[in-house]
Order: sequence, then structure tokens, then C-alpha cells
Amino acid sequence: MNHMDTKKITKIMKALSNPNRFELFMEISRRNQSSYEGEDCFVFNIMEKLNIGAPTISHHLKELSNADLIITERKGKLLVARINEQTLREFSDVINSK
Amino acid sequence: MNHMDTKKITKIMKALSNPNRFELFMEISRRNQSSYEGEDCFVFNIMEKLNIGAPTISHHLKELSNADLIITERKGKLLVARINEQTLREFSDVINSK
DNA sequence: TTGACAGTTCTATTATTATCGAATTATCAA
DNA sequence: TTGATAATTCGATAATAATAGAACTGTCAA
Repeated sequence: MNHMDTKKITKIMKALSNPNRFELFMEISRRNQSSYEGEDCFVFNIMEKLNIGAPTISHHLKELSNADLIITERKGKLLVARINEQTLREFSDVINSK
Repeated sequence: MNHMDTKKITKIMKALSNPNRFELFMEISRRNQSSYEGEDCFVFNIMEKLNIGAPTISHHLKELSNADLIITERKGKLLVARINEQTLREFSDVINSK
């Protein structure tokens, strides 16, 4: 059922081990939970918040994607990101069982 | 109550982001849970299991310690390691609340 | 079509990390 | 004491990662 192997788990850990990337993830998480209905974009908005450049944000988003922590989708000019709930659930399970 | 800031969380993530170090942590966790009563040592035993040298194990143990994930204690010639339950609890809480 | 804007890719640089071998320290037992 | 064993520290190296600037791509609106 719950089958995250070491490789998968450590990939997630690594993805969340960089402070800027973690904050990025948290920001996405926040916007997913709360009542942001028409939440679009991100890069531009979050860029100001985190004080790092667009190429770096782009890189971080890819890392989060590769770890299956988020799912991104292009909507016109903008990029929408949302949390991959299943990964997060499985990850939680692993941590909780320690 | 539960106040893990970004710095603390990402430090833990980083500590668990290396496969060998993660396995080391898991091994300690396993030995803590189960009925190993006189569990001592580690470095020497686990070294064979993980196929990495003593200096590297030592380094990894320090990283886990610095992240407050484990507590080590010298018992004579041997080093005993155990999980820091509180850190793990707080860490779980953070993950669960996402 | 062109211009503006959001985001990506490429390339390079700097910083961090994993790892090992050699030397060192600590502890115990003979 | 000395020798053996467990673990740490030191010094070096190779691999990975974070970040930025410049150039590029895709999308839309005028």
C-alpha cells in the first residue's frame, strides 16, 4: 500500500531541505488551502516575497515537481501550482510511523 | 507550543536527505523500537550494513545530532544512539499540518 | 505583427556536501 | 604499560546544488 522507498523519501527530503524552496512550497500550500479561488500565477508574486530571481524560482519549482510534491499547469501566460496531496499523504505516513 | 521555524525544519530535511544517512537513522529507529534491550554500539555494526567507512558514519551521526534527530551517548568504548522522540513528534506535526 | 510579460533554458560561478585515507583520541583488557 | 578496538578529527577530492545573468520561448492584447 504505502510504498515509498528510501530513494523516493530522500528525494522529497532534499526537495524540502532548501529554505527558499521550502518557503515556496509553503506558499503554494497556503494558497491551496485557503480561499484563494482564482489563484493563478505565482512566480511573479512569490518572487518578490522570496527575494530570489525568476530562474531560481523556476529551478526550485522543477525540483518540487520532480519530487512529486507539486503539480504545475500552464494557464495561458501563467503557471498554476498545486500540492500533490497523495505524495504528501504518503510522506506523512512514513514520518508518522517512525 | 509547536514552534519549528523554517531553519529548523529544513535542517532536519537536509539531515534526512542523504540516502545513507537516512538508512542510518532508520536503523537507529528500528533498534530503538524493537526489543533490542542491550543495544549498544552501532558504528561498527552498521558500517558493514551500509558499506561506508567509519569517518563517514561519524560525520552522518553528527549531522543527525545537530538536527536534534538523535541523541548519542558514549558508553565505554561504544557509542549508543537513540531517537529524539520530541523532535520527531514536532516534525511529524509540521508535516501533518500541510 | 509587434510589444509586453511570464516563465524557461543555458552557462557559469560559488558554496556545500559526501566520502575516504591517514592520523589521532579514548577506553578497556591483558 | 601496552595493544587492541571504537570512534573522531583532519585534509583532500570529487560530486552536487544554489544562484544569477543573458538569451530564448510561449501567450496574449493592442
